[in-house]
Amino acid sequence: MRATIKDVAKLAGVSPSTVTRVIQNSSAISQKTKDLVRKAMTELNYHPNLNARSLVSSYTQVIGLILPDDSDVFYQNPFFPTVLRGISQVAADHNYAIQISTGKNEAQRLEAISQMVYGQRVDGLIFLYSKPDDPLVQLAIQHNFPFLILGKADSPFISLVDNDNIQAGFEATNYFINKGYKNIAFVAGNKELVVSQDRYLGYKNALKSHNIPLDENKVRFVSGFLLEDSSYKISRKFLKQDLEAIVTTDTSVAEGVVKYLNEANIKLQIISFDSVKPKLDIDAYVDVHAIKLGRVAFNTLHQIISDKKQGKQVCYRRVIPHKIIEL
Amino acid sequence: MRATIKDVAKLAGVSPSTVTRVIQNSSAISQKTKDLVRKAMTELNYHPNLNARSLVSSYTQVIGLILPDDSDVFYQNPFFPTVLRGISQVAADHNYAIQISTGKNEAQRLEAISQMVYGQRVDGLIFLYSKPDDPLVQLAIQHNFPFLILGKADSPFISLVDNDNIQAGFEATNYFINKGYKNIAFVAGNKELVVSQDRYLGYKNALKSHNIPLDENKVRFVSGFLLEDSSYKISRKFLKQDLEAIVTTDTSVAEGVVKYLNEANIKLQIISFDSVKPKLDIDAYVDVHAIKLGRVAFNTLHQIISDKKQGKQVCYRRVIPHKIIEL
DNA sequence: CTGAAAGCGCTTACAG
DNA sequence: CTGAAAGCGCTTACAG
Repeated sequence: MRATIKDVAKLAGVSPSTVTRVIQNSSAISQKTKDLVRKAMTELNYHPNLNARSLVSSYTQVIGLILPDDSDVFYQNPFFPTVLRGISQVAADHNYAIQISTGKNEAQRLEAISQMVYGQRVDGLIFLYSKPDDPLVQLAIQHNFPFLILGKADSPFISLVDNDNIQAGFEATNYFINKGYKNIAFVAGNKELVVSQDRYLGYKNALKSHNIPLDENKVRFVSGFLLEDSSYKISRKFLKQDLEAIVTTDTSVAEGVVKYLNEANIKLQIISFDSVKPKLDIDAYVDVHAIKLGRVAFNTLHQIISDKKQGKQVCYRRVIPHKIIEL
Repeated sequence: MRATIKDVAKLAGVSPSTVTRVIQNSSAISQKTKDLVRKAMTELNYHPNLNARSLVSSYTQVIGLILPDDSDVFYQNPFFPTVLRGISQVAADHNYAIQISTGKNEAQRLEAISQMVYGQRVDGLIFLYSKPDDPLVQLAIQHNFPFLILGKADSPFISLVDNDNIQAGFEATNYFINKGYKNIAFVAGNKELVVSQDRYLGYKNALKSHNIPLDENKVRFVSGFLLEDSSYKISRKFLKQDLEAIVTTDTSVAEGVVKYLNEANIKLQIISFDSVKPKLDIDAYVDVHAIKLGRVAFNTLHQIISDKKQGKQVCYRRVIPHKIIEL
C-alpha cells in the first residue's frame, strides 16, 4: 500500500505533525530532523494525498479554465492552445494544476463550474471568453470566488487581462493608410462580440484621423460556425467596389475573403488578427501575443487568490501589447 | 458559511449517513425521507465537498489529459482542441471533470503527472501523444494506474485508441492512383513518429498494389517546430521532378509545399491529413475524426477504470475510422 | 524545536 | 429503513 504521513513519521521516529512541518520546510524544524524525515520520505516513496490536504487547508493548488460552448469558433483557431501554453508555463512554476471545463450548452457548463466552485476543486477561475451577462460569471461574483476574464467585462469591478483592441484596430488600419491606401474595407466576425466592436472603433478612428470619410458600405460583420464560409459569401457581393485593402479581425474571416479574391482574380492588401502566423497568403497580421495573455492571466489570478487569503479585494486590469507582423 | 452534510442532516431531522444515502439515491431509503432531505439540501444550497468525498471513497471523478512538451507542433494544429471537445462531451455525461497537464520539458511534465497520480487527483490518464519509451507512460504502468494512449504504443499490453494510419496512407495514395496519376511524391512530418512511418507504409503498399515502382527520391520526411518552413525548404530541391501529385501527412507540411508551388507556378494535386477542413488550397484531406477519437478515448478509459475497481484488467484497442474529404 | 489532540467533511461497514 | 461509530490522511492551534 501507498505510504502515508504516519508511515513516514514512524520510520523517521517523529510525529506526523513534524513530517508536515518538514514538507512545509518550516524554519522551526532542526536540520537534523529534516534530513531524517526526508530520508524516510524517499525511502517510502512518500507523496502526500492532495485531497486530504485540500480538505483541511481549503486550498487546492488547482485553477479552473472556463471555455465557451463546445460548438464555438473558439475551438477552431490557435488562440486556445497558445493561451493554454502561457498559462501552464507559469502555473507549473507555482505548482498549480489546471482543470478545464466546457460543455455543449450553457446549462451543462453551469453545472460543471458549480462542481468546481462548490465542490472546492479549484482556487480560482480564468474565463477564456467574454460575453455579456454570463451566468457563469455571475456565479463567481455571487460567491466571491476569485476569477478573471481574458477579454472584456461588463462591470468595471471585474479583473481582466486583454489587448487594447481599439488601439490594435487603429494601428491595423493605419498600416494601410501609411502605405498610401485610402479605400480600406473592414470585415469583422460576430457583431455582438465586444472585440469586433472595439476593432471597428479603431478602424473608424484611424480613418477619421486621416480625414478619410467612413463608408459603411465598406464594412461588414459576419457570423456562424464557419466564419470563412460566411465571409466568402459576403465577399461576392461587396468586394466588387473600388477597394485597395481590407482589415479583417480574424484569420477565418480573412480566409473567406482570400478565397473569393483568388477566384475573382482580384489582388488586394489584407491584414488580419491572430495568435500565430496565419497559414494564409495575406500581407500582415496583428499578433495578439496569446502566450503573454496566458502568462499574465495566471499571474494575476494568483495574485487575486492570495489577496483574498489576506482579506484584500483588488480589481486588476492588465493590457497586453500587440504587434503588427508583416508577412 | 457553506452548508455541510451535518447541517442538512439536522435540518431534515436525519443522520448524516442518511443524507449520504439520499445523495447516492440508495434504494434503501424511503421516498418520504428522500423528499425531506432533498428539500433541506436545496434550502441550504448544499453541495458536497468533493475533496472530502475523494479522500474517503478514493475516487475523484476527474481524468487527466497528458499533453506533450509545451514547444511541440501539437499546439499548432486543431487536433488538440477537437479531441478535447470529443472527450469533454462524453466526460460531462458521466460527470467527470478534466485536468490537463503539460510542461516545458519532460522533467517538468513528469513532476506534474506524479502530482496527479500520487496525489490522487485523477482516476485515470489519457496520453494525447505517443512516443517510444515515454517515462510518463512507464510511471503509469509501474503503478498500475488506469491509462490509455491516443496513438500507437510500444507494448502490446497498453490500451489505445487510434486511426488505422497504414490503411489511411494507402487510401490517400490510391485517391490519386485512381485518378490516373502515377508520379506521386510523399512528404511526411518527423520520421521518428510512428504515425509518419505508418502512413508511409500505406503509401508504399498502394504503389506496390498497382505495380508502380517506389522511387525514394520522391519521399521526404521533415521536422522542426515550424514544419511548414522545413517542407518549404525541402520542396525547392525536390519538387523539380516530373510529379503529378503529392501525399502529405499533415497540413503544416502541405503548407510549405503549397507555398513553394505557388511561387514556382507549378500546379500539382495535393492531399493532406487533418482533423478539420484545412485552410489551404489543396485537393483533399483525410479526416482523422478527432471528435470520435476523443469520445471513444474517454469511454474506453472509463471502462478501464471500472474494470480496475472490479479487479479486472483488460487491454482495449480501438480503431477510429477516417474519411477522405474532397475539397 | 517537537508532540498530542482535535478536526476538516465526507462514507462505509456494522448493527438493529 | 435508519443511526452511531470509526476512519480516510492530512494540518492546525495549543502546549511545553
